[in-house]
Amino acid sequence: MDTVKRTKRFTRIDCNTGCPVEGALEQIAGKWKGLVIYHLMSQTLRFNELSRRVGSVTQRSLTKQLRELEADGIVSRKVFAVVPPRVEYSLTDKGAALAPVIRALHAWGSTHPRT
Amino acid sequence: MDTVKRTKRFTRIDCNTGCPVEGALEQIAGKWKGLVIYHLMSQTLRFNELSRRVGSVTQRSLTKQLRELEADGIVSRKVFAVVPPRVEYSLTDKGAALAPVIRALHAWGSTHPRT
DNA sequence: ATCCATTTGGCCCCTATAGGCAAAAATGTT
DNA sequence: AACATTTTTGCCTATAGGGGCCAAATGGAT
Repeated sequence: MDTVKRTKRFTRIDCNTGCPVEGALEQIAGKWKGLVIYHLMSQTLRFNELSRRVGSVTQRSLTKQLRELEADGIVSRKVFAVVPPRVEYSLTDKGAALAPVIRALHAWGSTHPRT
Repeated sequence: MDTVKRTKRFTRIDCNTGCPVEGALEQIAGKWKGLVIYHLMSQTLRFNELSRRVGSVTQRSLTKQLRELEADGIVSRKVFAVVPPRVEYSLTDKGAALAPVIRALHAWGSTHPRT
């Protein structure tokens, strides 16, 4: 039934069950996650700094995206017990490891815009 | 207001307006698109072959995903005027150019599974 | 005549995701 | 006492994406 005859024109990637490509996409496919990760690649940022850079995102939505990224271990959230509150977001090692992905995505996106 | 002081720990990528990274993600972030692109990277496939490989996807949904990929110029659809119908899907040049992205995604996804 | 195989489309529903709006908390400043 | 600052949350609504189910089209096989 699943007797697959694979040609090998591209690097062989095992992707049969629980595909790592799918898993990766699920983690970074939020509407603003790309931008967030990109901005955090250059530097640690506070909530409002991030908000200003990303631009048209609602604080509500940004918070959600950050929570998800945090839950997936991509960004780390450091809270300082001061008033007014100071919360710094940065990439974890796992998040920083996304740099090649973001770069590949960027290279492709630049040369192949959406129509 | 936007006087940003950028450190340069990573390759500089301009991502300020209409980020290419975002654009790229929007095009490949469907639930099954990763798998579809992956499978088409190795070879041209007919609808049912694709369906069997992807596994648990509904024909309905697979059709939708393929239509979107086609609309974005990532896959090409070749129909043969025979009965029963024969439709072959393959990657366009634009789609084939995604290989580095898929590989980066795969590399990251393999070493950094979701929890 | 009937059934099978292959691919797609239509209609409706369900859930996930995003956005709007405003409050809450804590404290130094005026 | 009243206010500004920074971040997060609650509640509600709008929109998008994915899935179920079934029909259509067509010629060869039974």
